[in-house]
Amino acid sequence: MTQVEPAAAETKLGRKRDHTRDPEILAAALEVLAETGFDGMTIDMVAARAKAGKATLYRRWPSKNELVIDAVACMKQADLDQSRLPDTGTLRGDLVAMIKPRSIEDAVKKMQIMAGVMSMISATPELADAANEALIKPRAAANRFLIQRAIDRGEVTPGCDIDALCLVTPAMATYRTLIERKPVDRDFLISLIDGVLLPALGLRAGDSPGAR
Amino acid sequence: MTQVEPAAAETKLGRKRDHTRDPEILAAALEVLAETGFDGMTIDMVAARAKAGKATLYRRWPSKNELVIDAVACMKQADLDQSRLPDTGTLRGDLVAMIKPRSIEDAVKKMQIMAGVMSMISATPELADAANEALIKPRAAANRFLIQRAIDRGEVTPGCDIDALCLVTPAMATYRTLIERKPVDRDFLISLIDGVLLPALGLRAGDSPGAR
DNA sequence: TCTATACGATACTGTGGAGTTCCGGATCTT
DNA sequence: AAGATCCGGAACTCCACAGTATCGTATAGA
Repeated sequence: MTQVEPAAAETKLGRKRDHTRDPEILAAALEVLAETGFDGMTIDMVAARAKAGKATLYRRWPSKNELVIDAVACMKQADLDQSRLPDTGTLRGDLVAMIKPRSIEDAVKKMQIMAGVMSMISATPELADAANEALIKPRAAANRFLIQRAIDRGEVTPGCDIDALCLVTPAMATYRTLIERKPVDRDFLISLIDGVLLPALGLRAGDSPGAR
Repeated sequence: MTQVEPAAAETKLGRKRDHTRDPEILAAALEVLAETGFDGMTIDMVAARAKAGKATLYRRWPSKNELVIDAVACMKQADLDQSRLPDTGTLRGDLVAMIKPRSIEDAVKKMQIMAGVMSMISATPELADAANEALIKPRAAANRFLIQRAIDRGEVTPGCDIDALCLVTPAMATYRTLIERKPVDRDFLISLIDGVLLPALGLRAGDSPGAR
């Protein structure tokens, strides 16, 4: 259970013992998933990508479905740690500070995975939950935290619908990627912040100017 | 082109001539699509549902993909006619008036189809466009129209980000259906209107009270 | 060095479904 | 009435892929 224990050392050829190859296999599965989608993905692809034998996959997971569910669930990781969120003093500053190239890249890959997994989602509630937990909720939780802090410091008046508002960004980004097939870039995110989120919270984009 | 012209009369057994059976087949395809998704859907299912022969489908569409694209595209219909939108005098009144059981039902089916089509969407841009045009844009256009009218009548200050705001409802509803798997019911829509849309436009839910 | 174990590679099987072909019957045309 | 046309039904082919079984090899332990 503890990840520290060196249960299996690497060997000359890079192979490992026990089920230590699981991470590589799951990572390979996620890559293939993002590239080809669930239906286009074959077990052989995953095995080849992970430089593993197909039999090895079936020794560990009973079916393709289980493998995919596991792979998606394992994305949750230490994703967005609240203690590591920006703290600029203003809500807009915090929200904008969260837009980093690295963050956008991650989000794009997440959305590709979400797209690839969509077909299966309608028939597999477990997967829907796994995807939601791993791909969307972390970001929503971060938004919730930032908004709540803005309320606590008096920047935003309480009583707003946090539950709905913290989902605006993830939901709109999902829609933009999956259906509109447009990039979720910095400009788009800024326009969401300034055009939807902040106005809904009674704030304006510019700090002082009531311009326009 | 004109739908009035009785290009082919019904015969004893309910069969028709030419390609007049297309509508039934497309409708059957949409049903199966909503129920089983693109991957679960087989041509035989569609043929059986439409009481048609599989060969008949292939006489008309070269492949399963083309059939699905066509079916989705044909949903656009006279969906939300601007001249038939509610006009209650207030934006909130209009938005709430658009929530009708019939409308929700439609939206649910649309979302099921969207879910069923998702897997294919990532690999087929044409289908993404068709789905967007038929399932999302009509609603966004209605929202845009209502908001613009509110601006014109002075209820809402111009300069708001209409493009983003009119997509909030469809995007959030899509997310809620596809990933959260929760129902898009009246309460949810109202909370979106009062918790996101109207606040973002500088309006409050209550008509007069500046409470809180 | 010898044995046991886990793995990678590969060949194999089984099956579901896309797409094709054929036929018999019903309708329309003249 | 007799061809011509279209359709529904069903049988068929073909293939991709899930899942299995086998074998050679490399590692770990003794």
